[in-house]
Amino acid sequence: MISPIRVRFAPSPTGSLHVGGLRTALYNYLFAKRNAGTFILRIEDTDRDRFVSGALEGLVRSLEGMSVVPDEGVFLLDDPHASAREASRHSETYPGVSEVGSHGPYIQSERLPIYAEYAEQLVESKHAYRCFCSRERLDILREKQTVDHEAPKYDKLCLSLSDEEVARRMTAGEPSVIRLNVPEDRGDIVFHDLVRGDVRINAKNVDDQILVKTDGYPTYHLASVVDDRLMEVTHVIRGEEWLPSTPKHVLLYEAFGWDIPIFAHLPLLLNPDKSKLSKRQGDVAVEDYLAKGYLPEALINFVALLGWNPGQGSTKEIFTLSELSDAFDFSQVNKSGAVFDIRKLDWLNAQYIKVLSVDELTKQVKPFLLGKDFCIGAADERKTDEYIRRVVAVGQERLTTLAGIGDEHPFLFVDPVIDPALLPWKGNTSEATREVLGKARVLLEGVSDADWTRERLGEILLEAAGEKRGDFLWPLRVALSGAKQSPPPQDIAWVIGKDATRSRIESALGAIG
RNA sequence: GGCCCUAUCGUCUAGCGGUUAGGACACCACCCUCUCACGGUGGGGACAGGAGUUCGAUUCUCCUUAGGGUCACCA
Repeated sequence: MISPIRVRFAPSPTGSLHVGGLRTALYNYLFAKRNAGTFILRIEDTDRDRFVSGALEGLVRSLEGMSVVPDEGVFLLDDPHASAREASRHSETYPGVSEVGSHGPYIQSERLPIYAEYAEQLVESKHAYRCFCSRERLDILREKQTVDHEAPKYDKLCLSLSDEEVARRMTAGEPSVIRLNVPEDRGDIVFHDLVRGDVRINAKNVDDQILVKTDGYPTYHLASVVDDRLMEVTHVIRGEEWLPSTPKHVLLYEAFGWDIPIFAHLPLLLNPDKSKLSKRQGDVAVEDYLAKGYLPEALINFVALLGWNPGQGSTKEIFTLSELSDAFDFSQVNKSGAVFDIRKLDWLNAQYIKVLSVDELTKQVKPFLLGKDFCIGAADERKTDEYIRRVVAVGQERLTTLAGIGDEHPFLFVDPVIDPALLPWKGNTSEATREVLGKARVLLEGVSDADWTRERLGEILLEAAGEKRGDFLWPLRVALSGAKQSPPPQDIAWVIGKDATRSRIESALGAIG
């Protein structure tokens, strides 16, 4: 009987959710779903110096917004998913969150006594030891090792301290840390990785990692190993940057006499220059992409494909979350890093926007419009929705992001400035242009309210244009949009209405002079 | 620098000894068309290099090279 699969995403609340973090969370989630396992959200806040107020709540909210919802662990207090699972405990230090599950607390700063107990156990069994070395000595040591082209690591000086000496200095109040005692004759440490196969590192290259800091807080290494054990985590799925410290974790499991979980180190997400994805060139926070008008579904889809593919010769590119969890498998996870190419995200986002209903897109796009200077917010709600609905109907197929609806079609909201030089079609004279616009003005003036629909306006204008469509449609389109590129004139006229259409044509006529 | 990981079109990737090396994004051309976008059709574009193993290597092994990660009382 194989024990049920349990995985966790364990972010540090030091900022907003990074797209790399999103991908790690997603793969954990997908793996859990695929295998009827449990996805845990744990918070690793053992560094008091890096605490950022509100970051934890933001992190959890971002995950929620992406529909990557945990089965167990930390939830937002107002999250319906949590109440559905009967949230049991409120955090004292984080008033905005609660917890679900029987393996808590799920916030490491609330588990301090647990780590202290296990650290002490390690010291007693000689797998760890007290170290009183000052940072100055450590710096000097490291500097010398660097100059000598040696691997920078602790020289085990304090390992030789007698128990009495340690006790004396402890009671004297001297600050100390607890270090892992890496056995020098241990030889190769080998562990299996679902993505990379067997990974082998010699113990002599492993440093005596600090397990407990001067302030009594555990470091990541101790805390995550203890928690993964206590929370019965079966698979540790995390970023490749953790690969070099995995031997330390293996040593810890061995020291405690615990079974070692299965590891899966995910390939890194990269900048265009192939370095680890970072803020500098482009956005890295999930909320930044949301703010720009990328849909959560598109972002999930995109990020899932960075390092994983459906295999079996499949050419499928568009995946819903549940399709992903049906198809996900580590045998199709890549080993090499993947460049985050925003252009493919753009394409995916456009695909998702294209299949949205007009009603749904209207709803989604509204917040992006209301943030603009456009004059649409003041009108009464029903009328505004109706207007946006028309804008959306016309703009949907050429949209890349939700924010683009306003940015790329300002003329659907405000009167454009007309450049008279743009008005004539292919070398036509101003006279001819004036004549065409005059004709259009009369024609449109005669269109009844009942006929002022997208379809009818199209029919009417096309009929009026006759054979030489460009002669007629181009000047009219420019008069209505002020732009070289825009939706067809009948669409713009339909959106802005008869009055605005009339006044824009008159402005254009005036601009010709 | 030590250690570790990685290596197929510009990018994401399929491939799991024998393929005209496939798809997607991007790019280019043409079609559609008043413009742009959408859509359609077509095109250019890759196995880093060198040794092996093998009848046969993109695929297996080793070396080189290149890129990346990591060496904190951060995670």
